[in-house]
Amino acid sequence: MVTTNTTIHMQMWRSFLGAHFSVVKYLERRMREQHGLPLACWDIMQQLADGPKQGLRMSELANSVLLTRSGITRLVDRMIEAGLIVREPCPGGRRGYYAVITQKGLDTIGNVGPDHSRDAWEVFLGHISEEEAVMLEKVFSRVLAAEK
Amino acid sequence: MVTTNTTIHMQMWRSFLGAHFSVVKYLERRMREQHGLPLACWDIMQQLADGPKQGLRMSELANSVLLTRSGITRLVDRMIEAGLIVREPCPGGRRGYYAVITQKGLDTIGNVGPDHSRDAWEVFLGHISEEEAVMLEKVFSRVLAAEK
DNA sequence: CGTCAATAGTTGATTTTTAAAATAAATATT
DNA sequence: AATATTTATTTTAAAAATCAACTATTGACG
Repeated sequence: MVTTNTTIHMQMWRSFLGAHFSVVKYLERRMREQHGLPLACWDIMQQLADGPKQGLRMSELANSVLLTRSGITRLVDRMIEAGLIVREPCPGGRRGYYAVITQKGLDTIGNVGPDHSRDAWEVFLGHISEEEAVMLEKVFSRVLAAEK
Repeated sequence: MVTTNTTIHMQMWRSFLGAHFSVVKYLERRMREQHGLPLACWDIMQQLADGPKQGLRMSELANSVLLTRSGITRLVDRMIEAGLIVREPCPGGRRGYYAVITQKGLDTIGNVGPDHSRDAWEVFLGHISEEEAVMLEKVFSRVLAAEK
């Protein structure tokens, strides 16, 4: 690990936080306006829909949404109430549950997805060139791989 | 705005969100463990200490912390209760207030700062080269400049 | 001036999140 | 097999955040 405390790094750190902040704030607002949905629901549904498995554990969800385990329990409760997902017992073991997306959830993704990705493009992705994207991807993956 | 929906961009988007998520989660946890302080307080105090003015408006704070106006009011209340800042009427106009950092707030920054920046370095900055940092800074500034 | 709208911030009621304790099943230990 | 440990999740009680309504100051325009 390099330890020279450069100004460039500090500037970058600030703009990184700032950019993430403003992008997420915008996307959150847009999704709420357009579909009355918090961004966290979108994250969860997208993972459920895209993932290889048909469902995800509560604990797996907690690792990808900025919520505690109990926060996830409640968010999932609300999403179930809204009919977007269901809770299913894990096959092969009575411990733990899968959150599984419903048809209504899939439909919602279909509705929300295009708007959301247009917004993300407009406010973030569209300002980044292909070469830059390649480099950013490399950097962020490296950070993720080193996770604490 | 470019509109070619490349896979690279989508991958980068995911790793960007993932990296930010895991870094912030880590830093939040560390700051709470080490100093019993939420990250938002740190953000606010740092801005107050670094900024050119001696204080910042409530509304200015709301723009830099992911909270609503009333959320800021309450966070500021708590920080005042903790003796980290004070509320002062804006000079030249009875409308609006400045949040101003106290000596105790400055001391707290002095204590928290080194730990926090070591952590940030360990989990994020240390994994990024000087050249990469330059490029990231450029990209994020561009995104910020185009803010909606 | 007097009214109407805009701006700055707070408050009350409700929702969401959290931390910590409780439950409950799988695993290890004796 | 009985007991303790770890793992996965939920529940309860308390803290924090939100929305909508409100107070108060400022500005604009007739």
